[in-house]
Amino acid sequence: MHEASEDHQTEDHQVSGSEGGDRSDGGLRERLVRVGVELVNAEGAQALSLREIARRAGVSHGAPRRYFPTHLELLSAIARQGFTELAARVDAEDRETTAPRERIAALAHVYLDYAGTRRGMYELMFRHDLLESGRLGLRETSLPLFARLTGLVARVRPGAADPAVLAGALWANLHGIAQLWHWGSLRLATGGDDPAPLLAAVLDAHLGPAGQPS
Amino acid sequence: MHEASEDHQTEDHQVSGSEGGDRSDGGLRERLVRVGVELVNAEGAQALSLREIARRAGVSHGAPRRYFPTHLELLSAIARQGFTELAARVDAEDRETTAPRERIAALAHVYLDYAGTRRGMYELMFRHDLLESGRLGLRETSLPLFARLTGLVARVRPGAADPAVLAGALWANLHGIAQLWHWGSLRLATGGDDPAPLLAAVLDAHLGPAGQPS
DNA sequence: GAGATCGGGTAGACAGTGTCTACTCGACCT
DNA sequence: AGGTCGAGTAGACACTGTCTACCCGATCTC
Repeated sequence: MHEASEDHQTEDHQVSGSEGGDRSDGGLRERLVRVGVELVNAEGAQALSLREIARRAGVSHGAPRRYFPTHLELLSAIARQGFTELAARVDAEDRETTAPRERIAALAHVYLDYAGTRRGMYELMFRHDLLESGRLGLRETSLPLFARLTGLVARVRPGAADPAVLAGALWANLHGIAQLWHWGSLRLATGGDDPAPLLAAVLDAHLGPAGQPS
Repeated sequence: MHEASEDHQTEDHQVSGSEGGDRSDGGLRERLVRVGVELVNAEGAQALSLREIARRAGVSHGAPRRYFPTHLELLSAIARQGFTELAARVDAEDRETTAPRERIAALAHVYLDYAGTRRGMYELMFRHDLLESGRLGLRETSLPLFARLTGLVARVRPGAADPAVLAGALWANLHGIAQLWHWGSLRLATGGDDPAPLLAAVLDAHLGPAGQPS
């Protein structure tokens, strides 16, 4: 049984170096979240068991409880990283100089691209039991994104009574496409696995035909 | 409370009567599905553990395995009942005499109403791990519904290049609204919990403003 | 009619999970 | 030196899904 001699938590502990940088609370909390993000991206949302995360972080299964009193809170912290990354992708792609219609299209593309490339994370981010447990404040994380979308919609359709409703409808449509895509039901509509045709139809429907400014 | 004296599996076994009618496979299989449907409607999708279903059906936890080799297959059988009920509701509400636009609106209303009143079942029906395990053939269950929607869309927008894409976009939108509704994010868009305004906007967007035939 | 077969259900084991609790251990403070 | 306390360990508990051996009673066969 000497093969278990090196896989313990002996040597990856240079966090105690304290040589200037890490003024965080020691590191385990962030390490758990980081391991969780890697795990959900690599193996999917169902792989995010509390014990497995602890295992990969090199601590005992009871350790996470110090920082996350329940499994759901750890998952929420991981999902929050997902929202942060999505917001970063949107920020990186959104050019304020282009026309609102194009910005919405780009935003939608980023959104669907995120849902496609970060499948497990996307699934985790919108798990209703995470969003529902209100105190975790996960739902509010998507609020700035929604506000940006609402503003753009208001500029594209200035005569609309309630831009938030239109933006909500568009957002719901994006979600639905991602959903159909994820469970392979896109073939029913488009015959293929590419959400692009659906996305084009959706933008035309909600914002008017392409190339038409108002 | 002497009515609790009969909730065991002692006397409800007249299946052996064999007086003509029931040539089904004995009854436990259907009893499990029935108990599962009741359970998911009463307690939600997360309550559908294999052992709990067996417990409520009055059999040991190993019994379901005779009919459903895995938990997922039992869940699929339960979800199939959901699809059947949804199809029945649609059939009951869909009047072939009315205008296609109104039929689509009615269909969408039935759909969202189902998602609202049968929340747990709706969640179960579209669990991706159920739909993904292809051999169970659950995804195909929604195909006739989708075909009907496609036909109606083709009649409302006869000039469209691909009615299936439009129908897919509309279907995705319904899914998205149900999603937002379920996790309470409708307030972001409409300020309330009623999906009706979003639904109206969605129908206008995909089918053209109301009252406009084509 | 007696004996074998076998479908259908029981019961126990196993590994895995989330949560709770008692404990240990080392750093820090007085 | 002694006490405190944060941080992580380790074991228990009640669950879960799956697998396996068993058992019982009805049916079929000779």
